[in-house]
Amino acid sequence: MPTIYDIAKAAQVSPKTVSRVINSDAPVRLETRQQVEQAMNELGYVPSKAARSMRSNRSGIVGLITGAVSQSSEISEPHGLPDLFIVQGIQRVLADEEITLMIADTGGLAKRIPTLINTFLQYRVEGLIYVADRHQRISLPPLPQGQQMILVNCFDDQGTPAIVPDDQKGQHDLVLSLIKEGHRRIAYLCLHECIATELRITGYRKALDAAGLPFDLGLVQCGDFERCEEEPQLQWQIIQSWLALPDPPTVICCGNDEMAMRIYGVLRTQGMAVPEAISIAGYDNHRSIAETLYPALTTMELPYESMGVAAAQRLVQLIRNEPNETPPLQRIRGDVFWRSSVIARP
Amino acid sequence: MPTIYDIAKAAQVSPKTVSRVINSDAPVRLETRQQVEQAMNELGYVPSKAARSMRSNRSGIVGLITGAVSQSSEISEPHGLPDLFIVQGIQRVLADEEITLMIADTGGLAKRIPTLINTFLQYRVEGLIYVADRHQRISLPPLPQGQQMILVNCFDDQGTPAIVPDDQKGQHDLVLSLIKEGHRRIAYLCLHECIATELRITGYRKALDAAGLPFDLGLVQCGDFERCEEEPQLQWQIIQSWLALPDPPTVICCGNDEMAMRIYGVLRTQGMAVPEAISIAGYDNHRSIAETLYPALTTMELPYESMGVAAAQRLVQLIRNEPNETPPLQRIRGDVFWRSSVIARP
DNA sequence: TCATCTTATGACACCGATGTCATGACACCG
DNA sequence: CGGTGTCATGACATCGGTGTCATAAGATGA
Repeated sequence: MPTIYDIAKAAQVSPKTVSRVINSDAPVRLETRQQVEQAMNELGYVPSKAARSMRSNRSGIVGLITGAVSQSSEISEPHGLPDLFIVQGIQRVLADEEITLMIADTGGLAKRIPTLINTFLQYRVEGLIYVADRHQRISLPPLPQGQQMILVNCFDDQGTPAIVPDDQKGQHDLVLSLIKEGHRRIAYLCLHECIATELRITGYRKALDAAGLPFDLGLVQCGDFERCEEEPQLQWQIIQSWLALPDPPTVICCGNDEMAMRIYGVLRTQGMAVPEAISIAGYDNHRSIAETLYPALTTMELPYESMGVAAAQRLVQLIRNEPNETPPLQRIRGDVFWRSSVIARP
Repeated sequence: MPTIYDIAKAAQVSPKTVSRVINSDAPVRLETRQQVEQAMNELGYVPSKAARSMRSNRSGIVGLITGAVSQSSEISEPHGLPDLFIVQGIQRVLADEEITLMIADTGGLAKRIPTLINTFLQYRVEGLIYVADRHQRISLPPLPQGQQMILVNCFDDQGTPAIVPDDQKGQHDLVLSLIKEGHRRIAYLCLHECIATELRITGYRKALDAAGLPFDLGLVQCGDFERCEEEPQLQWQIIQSWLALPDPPTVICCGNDEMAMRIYGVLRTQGMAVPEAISIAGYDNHRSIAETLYPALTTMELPYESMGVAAAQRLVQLIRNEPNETPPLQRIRGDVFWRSSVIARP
C-alpha cells in the first residue's frame, strides 16, 4: 500500500505538499495539485487513519456497546423490539458526520462491558454509546476523565446524558386514541413488572382520568408468562374473566406486539374474531409483526430509531463541545400506528 | 491519556521495557515488571492501537458491509430473516480471535459500497466481509491486491470465497420430514422467483422423487404478493383451489415464516384450524415468529448464524495464510425445527 | 527601488508504539 | 580463568502522516 512518500516521489513534490492536497488546508498550485492527484490515482493511494489520527489526536471513531447483535441467540428471554433499530438511527446520523461507528457486543454478559470499553479506549474513540435492550436503570464502571458517553434506553444515578422512550406518554396517547374511537372499557394485559410497565400503567390511568373514565384495577393484569407452556391457557383465563364482567372490555391493550400476536392465536382458538368480537392493540410498532399480522395491528410506536438519532446528535454535540441546554434525561415520544385490529365503537 | 513514555518515567525504566511488559515478548525481571504494572495502574494507561498498528502493520480490524442495520427502515421490501444473525455468528468467532469488527451499512444503497470499502481500507482492515440480505449473485468493485474478502449469503463470478445457505438441501430435508410423518400431498406456497426459490423447488421435487411420490406442478404456487392489500384474498384463492382438488394437500409449506404467519391469519378468517384442518410449515426458523406463533411453527432453519461462523473462520484462515482445501462456494446446512403446526398423518 | 505581503513549497520534528541492535551482568562449562 | 551463552535492559530508528517554521518567488505599495 503506497504512502504519501511514494506519492511525493512520483509527483516530484514533498510529502507535506501531498498532505496539503489531501486535506486542502493550504493553497497548492493547480498544476501541482493535478500532478499529485494523478499520482494518487495511479498508485491507488489510501490514507492511513492510524497515522493520521495519531498525529492529529482525533480518531473519528465512536464506540457502541449493545447486546443487540447476540441478544436473541441463546438467552431466550421475552424479546421485544430489537434494539438494533436504535443502532440504525445512530448509524444514520454518524455516517453524515463522517464518524465511523464501532459496534461491540456484550453477548448478554454484563461482565464483558469493561473489556469492551477498554478496547474502544485503545482506539481512542471520541465518544461512547451504551444501548440497553430494555428501558432500565444501570450502573457502568467509571470512565477516564473527559471521555464522553451517552446512554440509550437506560439511565444511571450519575446524571450521564440518557435517551429513553417516553413510556408514560406513549401508553397515554394510545389509550386516548382508543377512547376517541369510542372505546370506554379498555383492558390492559401488561408486561411483567419493570420500569416501562410502571410508566405505561400511569399513562393508561392518566388517559382514563383525562377522559373522565373510571379506573378499574381489575382490567389491568400481567399477561406475560415468559412463554411457558401454559401461557395461552393463563392468558385465556384472564380474558375470560374480563368477558364475564357485567360491563366487559371492548379492546385489549397488550404489553407489546409479540404478546398481541399470541393473543391473536389464543382468541382464534376460542373462536373469537379480531377485531369484530374484540379489538386488540399492541405496543412497539414492531413492524415485522404489526404489519404482517392479519388483521394488521394497531400499536404504539416504541421510537427506537428516533432515540438513536437523538443519542447520536447529542453525542456529536458533546464531542464538538457545543453548548447544550437539554436535561440529562431525554424522553422520546412515538406515534400511534392505526391499523385494522381496532374498530370504532358507536 | 498517558503514553509508555509517562509510564517509563514513573517506573524509572525505558519505554522499550514498558513495551516488553505489555506484550510479554521478552523476559523482564519480576521487580521491574511490578513497578511498571503499578505505574500503569496508577496512571490508567491504555495502549494506543493507532500507534501500535502503525508500527506492527497489523490493524486487528475486520470490516463488514451489510444492509442489515438499516434494511427494514424505509425500504419496506418483504423482509425475511434479518441478516443480523449472520453478523452474530461472525462477531462470536472474531471476538475469540481478538479481532475487532467494524460494521458499515449500505442503507440499502449499493452505490455506497465503494465509499464504505474505502473507509475500511483507511483503517487497513485485515479482511472484508460482505453480507447480502438474501441469497443472490453480486458483483463488487475490485479490491487492492492482497486484500482478503469473504462473501456471505451471496456469490460472484470471480471465485471469491463465498458462504451461502444450502437451500436445495434445506427444502429437501423439510419435505422429507413431512413425508416421514405421513404426509403424501404437500403443497408449496413459495416466494417470488429468485435463487433461493429455484433451489428450494428443486429440493422439494427431489424429496418427492426420493420417496416415490409424484410431483404435481399444481401444488407449487407463488404465494408472495409483496404485501399488497389483496394478498390475503389471493392467497386464499390458491388454498381454496388446492382444497377443491380430488386429493387435496394435507400440509402447506410456506416460502418463509412470515408468509406462514400470514397464512395462519388467512386460514383463521376462513375458520380453518392449524394444524387440525391443515398443517403448515415455514422456512427460516425466524424464532421471534416461529416460537411466538400459536401453534408454534414447524420450519426449516436458514442457518444464518452458522454461515456467519463459517465465514469468519474462513476469513481468519485467509488472514493467517493457512492452507485451505474448501471450494470457493461453501453451502451451509440447517436443521428442521419440529413444532406443533404440523401433525402426523396415519 | 526597496520594504512588505502573499503564495507555494519544503525541511524537520513529532504523535506512540515496536523492531533491531548493543551492552552490561551473571552463570556455566571445559 | 577465559570463552560462551542467557538474561535484562536501553538507545535509536521507524511506521505514515501532520504541525511548525523557514524560505523563495512573485505581487503590491510607498
